[in-house]
Amino acid sequence: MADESTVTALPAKENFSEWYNDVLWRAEIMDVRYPVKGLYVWYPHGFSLRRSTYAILRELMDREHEETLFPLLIPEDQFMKEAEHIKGFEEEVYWVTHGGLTPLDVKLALRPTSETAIYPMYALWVRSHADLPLKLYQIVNTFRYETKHTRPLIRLREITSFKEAHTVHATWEEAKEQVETAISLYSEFYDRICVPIIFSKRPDWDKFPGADYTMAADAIMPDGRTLQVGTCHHLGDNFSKTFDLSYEDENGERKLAHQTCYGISERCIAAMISIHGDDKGLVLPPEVAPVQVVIVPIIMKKNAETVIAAAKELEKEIKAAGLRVKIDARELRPGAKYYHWEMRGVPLRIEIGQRDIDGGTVMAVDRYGVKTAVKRAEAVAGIKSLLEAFKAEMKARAMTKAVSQINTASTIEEAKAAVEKGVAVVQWCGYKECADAIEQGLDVSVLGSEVRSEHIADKEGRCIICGKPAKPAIVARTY
RNA sequence: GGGGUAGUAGGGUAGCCUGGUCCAUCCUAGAGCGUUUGGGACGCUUUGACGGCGGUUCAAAUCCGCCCUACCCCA
Repeated sequence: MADESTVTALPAKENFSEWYNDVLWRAEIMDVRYPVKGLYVWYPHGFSLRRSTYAILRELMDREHEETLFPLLIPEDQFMKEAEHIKGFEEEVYWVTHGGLTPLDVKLALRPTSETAIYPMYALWVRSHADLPLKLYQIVNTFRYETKHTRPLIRLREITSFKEAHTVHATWEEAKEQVETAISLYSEFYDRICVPIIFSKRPDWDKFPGADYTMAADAIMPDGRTLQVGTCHHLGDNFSKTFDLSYEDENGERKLAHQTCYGISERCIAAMISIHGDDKGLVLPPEVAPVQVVIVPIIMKKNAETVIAAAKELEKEIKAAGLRVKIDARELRPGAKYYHWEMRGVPLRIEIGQRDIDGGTVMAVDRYGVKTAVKRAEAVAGIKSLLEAFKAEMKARAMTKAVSQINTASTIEEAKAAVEKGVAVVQWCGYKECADAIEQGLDVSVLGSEVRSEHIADKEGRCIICGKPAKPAIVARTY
């Protein structure tokens, strides 16, 4: 389908941009050749990765949310109700203006996000305090007319995998608690896919249009730029005012509800691919890898049947244990198969040949190249524990890398050096003038304050610009 | 937002300046046959492309215009 050249290597990961583009099609994640800018095609292999990754998200959300599905089209009058919100999106909305040849009386927006689709319905659904809290989520596509460079999985005109949750609460405090819950759910999600993230509170001018405040998760990419991979918004009663979303409390009084919304898109997969991948291709956490174990039979002409039979028997056992396993019995040299599956990020390869059959073992090789001989009789248990260990190793490597990319800076010069590697931690007073001064000429953004990271100490100091009392903020070049 | 460069088989390229020798080069991939197989095998046979529309010309991959797309640089 997208058979990678068997001779040419991937561009080295140091050339991150080239590496990223190449690995996406060679590992059969996305095909970028669809003839509309900013829209890309998921290969089945990529889609399978998406599906297992989103299965984790669903599992986490399902603990206390219900899944739902709202329409893609939003009538113009409804979309235009919330002033702040419109201002934030007006430049990037796609409009449906015709039904066939007939102009529509009311234009229809392709959702850039679903607040204005969902909240009018919420207003109908919520009548009393007994209906609260309401916590729903959906996984949908959204559209934004991006004008800057589009990139597969990172900057899209059609986001194909937007998991958005929308909650309604009685009080502002309860909504705040929900934002904290969202943060912990997302932290758990990124921990499961071994991607270190940093949560911080976005500056006021960067919050979601219509929100009281926004907490966002950033991952650090290999080139040191950060990718925003999740957002949690406290909407206060801003939208409930607009959409008349109110409830009757215990005393029979009508009160405005308070809301939150939080989302994650396929950028989570971009981060996972980018942070773990290496010069040979993808490295995937076992839990989400489309193929978790590949069996490569070492076939000689004379013993082909014996070896294939042994491989099939092993496959049956591994499959029965609930793992995604595949035999590669193609007419290729074994080495070619190793490269093939390494490109696709298979965590564990099992080699089985005459030597193994005779010795009652199989050879297991993980994606980092670590070889372990496993007794054939204990193959399944051995494989499971190797996959566990592999996941732990992935997490450890990603964490070590992330820590090396986070550096504290007490002067602008130090900040300049720090953002070359990744995130600079600086003291910032919270005022826009000082943020502007930090950003000026550095091609960086002040991502946020109230930083949540075990690697960033929450100690007060003096603003790096004005010297007033300040707290740590994170600064980086961004995607 | 401004500027630049480029679009040739599935992927990567030569040819373009100086129109004809191009029913288009090479590598890779795909198909077929045979020999191979513990880290990217080899031989033979074979399939497959000038981004789109228009113009100039006896003749266009090549020159001109517009459109679409991609990449790079600057703000």
